[in-house]
Amino acid sequence: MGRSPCCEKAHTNKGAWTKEEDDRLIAYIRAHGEGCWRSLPKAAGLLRCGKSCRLRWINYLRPDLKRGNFTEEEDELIIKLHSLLGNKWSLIAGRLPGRTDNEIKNYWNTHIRRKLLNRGIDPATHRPLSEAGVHQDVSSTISFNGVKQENDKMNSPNGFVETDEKKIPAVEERCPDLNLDLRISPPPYHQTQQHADPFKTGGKTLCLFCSLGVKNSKQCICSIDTAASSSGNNTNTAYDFLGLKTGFLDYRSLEMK
DNA sequence: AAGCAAACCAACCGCCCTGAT
DNA sequence: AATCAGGGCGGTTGGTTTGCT
Repeated sequence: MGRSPCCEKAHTNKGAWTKEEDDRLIAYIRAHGEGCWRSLPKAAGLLRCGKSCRLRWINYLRPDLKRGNFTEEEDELIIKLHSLLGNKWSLIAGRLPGRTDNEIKNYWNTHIRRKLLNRGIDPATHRPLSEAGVHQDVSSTISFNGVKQENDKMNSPNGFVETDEKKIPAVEERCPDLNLDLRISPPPYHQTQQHADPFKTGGKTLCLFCSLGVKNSKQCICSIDTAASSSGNNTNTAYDFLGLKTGFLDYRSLEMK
């Protein structure tokens, strides 16, 4: 059972957009807003696939787009975010106002990859190239890929790595060569009270807001998380700490130092 | 000036996720 | 629970531009 095509390909234009097509698309979206991409081409009088319209708008025509060269600050931010998120271009783009995922992806592949290679850093792992061949294990970078999470959990069930001396965040351990200013640390009292599970206090799991000491936050989901924990579904990792597993935290709201 | 290669980037493709029914 | 439509995403392609010989 195949999926119906998103449009009638036989009657759609492909390739570069003309000025007239751009104008039609802009005018239609200004009048009717974004959304319903499938029906948009017909309504706007465009012989284009709906997906093509969406892409053109998002990547090129949107008025809030920032055109022009990336700044050095943006470069470094992209590198940091990529080290954390991997090829999650849309997530990275969410941290760079006016930039699109496609733009960042292209920029990464054409500029930053080479920049890192010139620095002797493997762009895939963010480790020195000399180490890249040696440490090709799956935990060398942070990923939200499910398989990798499972490996991560096996290596560090609570998002921490056990050493002879102390417990330290697994994130830091895996990227010793990175100064990840983006990293968010839970308040110290967790580590003193609950070494076994730094995201619980007194057997209760805390959400990000509570763990940051934000009392009575509207966004507090401790009760939800607690229920999940009690059902044997407690997998509090550093990834969960960021709120991405439960989805309660919009990572776009994370503040960079 | 011509030819070629590398770099760049807009656009496409196919898959996945989510919400509605 | 199954199916479908719509939207979103990452990977890839291919046309254009730039730089070098």
